[in-house]
Amino acid sequence: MFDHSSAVVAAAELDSLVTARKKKNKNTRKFSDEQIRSLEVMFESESRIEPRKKTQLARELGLQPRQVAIWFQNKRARWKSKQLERDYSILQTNYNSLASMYEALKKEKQTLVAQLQKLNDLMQRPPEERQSYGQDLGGNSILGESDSGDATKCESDIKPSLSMERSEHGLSVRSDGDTSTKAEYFGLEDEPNILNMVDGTMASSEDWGSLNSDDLFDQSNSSSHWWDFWS
DNA sequence: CTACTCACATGATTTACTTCA
DNA sequence: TGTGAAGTAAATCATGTGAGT
Repeated sequence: MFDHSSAVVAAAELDSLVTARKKKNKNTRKFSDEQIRSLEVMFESESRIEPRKKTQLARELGLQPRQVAIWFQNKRARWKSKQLERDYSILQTNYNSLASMYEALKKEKQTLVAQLQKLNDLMQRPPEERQSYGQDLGGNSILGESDSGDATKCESDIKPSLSMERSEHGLSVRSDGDTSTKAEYFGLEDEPNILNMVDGTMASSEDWGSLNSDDLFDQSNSSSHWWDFWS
């Protein structure tokens, strides 16, 4: 059944293997500050040390070339994982920023849709009624007035402050907070289609596709240095 | 102050893979 | 085209060290 003697032998072999390995590692000593400094300086200039420089540096520091090679291997691996953490953090920050921008824009869009709906209603009325409606409003644009409820409490500072202009081409909406005119042409003959432009879907995927993914890493500190590792 | 545990840093090893002569 | 040496990345091990209890 169970062979005790061979089990004991196997355990002993394993034990001696472990002991041998421990002995090997027993010689491991932390490198001196000076050695580390020199290695770091070399690593700054090149993450992969040339064989010639490796031998030279090893001699200067009183180390085996093999130790220098191992130090560079470990350094590359650990630097890379740190860099991954940094990049993850940057991505997370950028994602959060984009998400809040998205929410703010969504709310702004909701406000604009509501305003557009009011304008449509207004345009459906006969001219006389339109005029009196305008007087009822005291000459103030209906645009810019806020809906009740929390929906208009944007976290960002985006405050729709718009005015309406009627021209022979149609209706345009201008943002006062911006010197440029963000005008949209609304064909009045096509009133039923007006809302199609803002039918509840956010930007199309193509719009988002115009985002440059490189920008997500555009944080000055992201040196090109580390990309070398991927090549 | 001492002993203990735990997390972390670091030097070294192993393994699988790639490159090049 | 097959082959062996050399180098590398990735995973892992072994040990030292400092902080907390």
